[in-house]
Amino acid sequence: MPARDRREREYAERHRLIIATARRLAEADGWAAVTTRRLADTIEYSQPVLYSHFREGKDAIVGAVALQGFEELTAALREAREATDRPGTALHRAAHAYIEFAVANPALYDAMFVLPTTLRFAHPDTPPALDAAYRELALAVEQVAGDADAETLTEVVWSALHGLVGLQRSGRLRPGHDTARLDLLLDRLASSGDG
Amino acid sequence: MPARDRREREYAERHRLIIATARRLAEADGWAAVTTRRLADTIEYSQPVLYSHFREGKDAIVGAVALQGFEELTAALREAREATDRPGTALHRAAHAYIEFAVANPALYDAMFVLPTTLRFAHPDTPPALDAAYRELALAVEQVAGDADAETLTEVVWSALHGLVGLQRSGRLRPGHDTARLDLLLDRLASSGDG
DNA sequence: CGCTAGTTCTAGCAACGCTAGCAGTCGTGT
DNA sequence: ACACGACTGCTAGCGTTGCTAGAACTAGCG
Repeated sequence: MPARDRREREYAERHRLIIATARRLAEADGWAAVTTRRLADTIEYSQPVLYSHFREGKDAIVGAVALQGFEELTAALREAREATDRPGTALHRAAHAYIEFAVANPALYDAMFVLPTTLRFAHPDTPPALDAAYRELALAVEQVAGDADAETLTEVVWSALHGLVGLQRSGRLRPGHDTARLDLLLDRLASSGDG
Repeated sequence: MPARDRREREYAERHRLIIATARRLAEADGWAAVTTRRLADTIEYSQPVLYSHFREGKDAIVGAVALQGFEELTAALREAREATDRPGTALHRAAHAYIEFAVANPALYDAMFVLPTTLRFAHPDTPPALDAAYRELALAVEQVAGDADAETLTEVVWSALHGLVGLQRSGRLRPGHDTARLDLLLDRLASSGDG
């Protein structure tokens, strides 16, 4: 059935187009400017087409973009890990990679962590990409866990990085001190003694 | 002019009523359920009245609620500081007070840190309440700064707490480990050596 | 008592997410 | 080869959103 194959290809292609366009519009003008009408216009289809791809509506589109974000974040963290030469610098590299990712893709980061999406965490049908990024970070954290629980520390590190990104981006922290904050954070989080 | 005095009193009273009602509705059903129509209905006035009080519209109302939140957060942190008996526990108490405040007032916290408001940070007309909360936290952080820059460390602590709140509330962290995470965070942030 | 100034309401706009139902197209069975 | 049936994408419209213009009403003053 070559005809159906072609249609399926076209459908999949349009699916990617919707996600890519939503992301591009969001990155250009913010998520508030990504309306279903504008998105439909940009891909040169009518609004209802979006709902044939994403039955749950706009939130599902945001979720699809977020999923892409988790995959890219995972890749960025993995790259940072593989580029680690000296032992003990893994967390440092991972943390910088995380912050750089968030700064370079603000709308993508919003889709992943701020906006309401249909993505479910800690759920049977949780996409693996969501856990993958976490596990990459965990690999870097393990090296500095000491006698602390590695999983708890990973969550702490993740939270701290997430908080830095959030406050930094909303202008609630002094500009120009980004690396100073990150380095201080890492210095303290990597130390297991009380000295 | 007793008539004008009365009118001014009534205006101020209604101003407070709008803010209190917006906050109550948000805390009950979330900010998405706080529409200008519902808010106007609840205070038993028409929609345009809201705009005579908040010319900049709904975001300004959210901002007014957020301002109240900063005042209350400042009070909570001050209370925690004044209740500190043993030296060295100030940060611990402050951090717990911060988290408890965020958990107890989720909608208020959203108004302060998540939702778009008309509040300006690091601006000439920044309301003092925004800095006050920060300074209260700084007082607790100072004690554990060691040779690190106290201001940078305060921002780091604030970010970490904010990140914990954010990820925790969106269900991205394991439930039931809240205090374990906070204690581990504080343990590490309060240690200035590299042990 | 009538004028004026200020206040509040009714009514409506544009834009939002979303959907019902109609055309048009394409593949299939006879 | 042709008519049927399923499917795809569109037009049009619903209910709701934040916000506003202009009418209607109220209250104070001469």
